[in-house]
Amino acid sequence: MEDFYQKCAEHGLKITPQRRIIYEELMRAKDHPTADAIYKRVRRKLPNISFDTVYRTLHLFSEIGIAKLVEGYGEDRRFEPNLDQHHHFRCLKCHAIYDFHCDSYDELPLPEVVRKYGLVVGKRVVLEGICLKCRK
Amino acid sequence: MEDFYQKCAEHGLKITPQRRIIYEELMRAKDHPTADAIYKRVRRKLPNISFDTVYRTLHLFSEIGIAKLVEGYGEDRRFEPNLDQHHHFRCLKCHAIYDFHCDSYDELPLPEVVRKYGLVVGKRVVLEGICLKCRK
DNA sequence: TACTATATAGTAATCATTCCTATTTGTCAA
DNA sequence: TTGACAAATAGGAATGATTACTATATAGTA
Repeated sequence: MEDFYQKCAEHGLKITPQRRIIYEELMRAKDHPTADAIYKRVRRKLPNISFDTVYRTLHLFSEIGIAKLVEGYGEDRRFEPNLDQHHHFRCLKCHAIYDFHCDSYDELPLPEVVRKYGLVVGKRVVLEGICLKCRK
Repeated sequence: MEDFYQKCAEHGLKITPQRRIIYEELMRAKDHPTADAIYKRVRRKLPNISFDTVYRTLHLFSEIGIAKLVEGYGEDRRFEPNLDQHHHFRCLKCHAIYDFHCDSYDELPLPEVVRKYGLVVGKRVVLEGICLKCRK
């Protein structure tokens, strides 16, 4: 919650109940939710909130660096609150995403060849497969 | 082109001019094109082709394994013809994607922890940053 | 407390994606 | 080679996520 107040101040953003509650709800989430999923959860506390506010606010959060947009294959956009360096296992069948940590992945050296493309600011290993539930 | 005929046969799919030309156009592409981009290129040869056919066909190709859907952040879906093991550098500004090869990335061992999530069938390192063009 | 720029609610517009149906075509067997 | 049929296509319509718009409300500040 400190991050939230600090980043908002940094970017000159007002603290509104909507933003506070959307932030809380995203932080609580463990399922890489879509804007619509967060909207449904937030409405329990703010029944009059509009979808547009939730949608804009999540994207705003990802712009100021208190949330992240998760890579996907063109399904609905998903967000995650986890800003730590971590990696993803994605189920090709049910589209579930599981976070995992792996020190050796974190420390991967950048190959020489990427220098000619640009400056790297982020790195993630994405493993794809079939999750245990879907294997049955 | 051999792959195309073989995979179609394997899956009981008919060879149509549309499919052949969409396949050729995708193979030629070096820019991870969207369905719409391929549609525009294919129309030069088949002016009456419908967008739906291009769209469906590209997804079909990715299902039978002669094309791949590229991971993204919710922009339009993009396809690539490159089936070799490779990795991506993505520009956060202009959304360009560059392929690169890296043996040490290819050989990354799977961490013990992913066993509890499922069976891994694919692996990719995604580097994000700002490409040279956008740095100016 | 009053002011002002910012944010929100509610709704409308946009655009990629998907679905539907009549027609056409590739494939295979006679 | 021809005929029959399942599969594929064109064209357009429906869907659904995303984005834009505007009048009203509110947070932050003097």
